[in-house]
Amino acid sequence: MKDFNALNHIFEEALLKEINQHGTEISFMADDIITDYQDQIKGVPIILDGAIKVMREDFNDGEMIMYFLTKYDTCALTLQCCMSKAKSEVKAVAETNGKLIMVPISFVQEWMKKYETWRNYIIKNYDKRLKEMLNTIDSIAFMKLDQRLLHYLNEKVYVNESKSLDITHQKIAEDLNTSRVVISRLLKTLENKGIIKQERSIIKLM
DNA sequence: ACATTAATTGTGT
DNA sequence: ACACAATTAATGT
Repeated sequence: MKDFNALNHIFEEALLKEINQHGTEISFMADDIITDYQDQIKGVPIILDGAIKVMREDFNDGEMIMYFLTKYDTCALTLQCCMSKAKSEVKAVAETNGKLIMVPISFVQEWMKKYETWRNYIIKNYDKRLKEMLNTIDSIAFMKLDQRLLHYLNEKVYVNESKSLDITHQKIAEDLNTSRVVISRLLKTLENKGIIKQERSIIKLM
């Protein structure tokens, strides 16, 4: 059997066996597009390693980050799409290199009936995603951009497991759907406050 | 090693 | 938001 170590604690034997049998292990590299808008959903991913950024596209041209998926997460929206056989409403881009298991839709539904641990896993993930969404909504609706930026940076530190972020002001602006100049200015003030340090294409959280 | 270009960041209006 | 200056990295000769 493959190395699903940590999954052993979550799922029972029989289910692990089925995952092993029917799931496809897929490796991805940073910046790979995992799922694009309008893509037909083929299965539900379980992240084994690395992180994935889930984005939402706006009516005109803006894109914005919704949340990150990390180890042992699955994507609630994908589930939702599966059930209704809909096309993807979001774009998923690899944040880091990593691995995931893709489980075909048919099994996802079957396992809901067969395995208690699977149901729990799915429900817990729904819960987690919803909470993150609320956070994100709060940060858009109520927080000033500087707080939102900090929130973003902290999330990024968490999913990359590094205090040193390799990213340009432009990329950040795209993720937050704002302009580069604004980000540059905010980062400058954060730097002056000693919250971060900057080098070219690098931001270090203190 | 040097010049040229492109990419990234800083600042003023 | 826009324009431009300043700085740094990448590439070719």
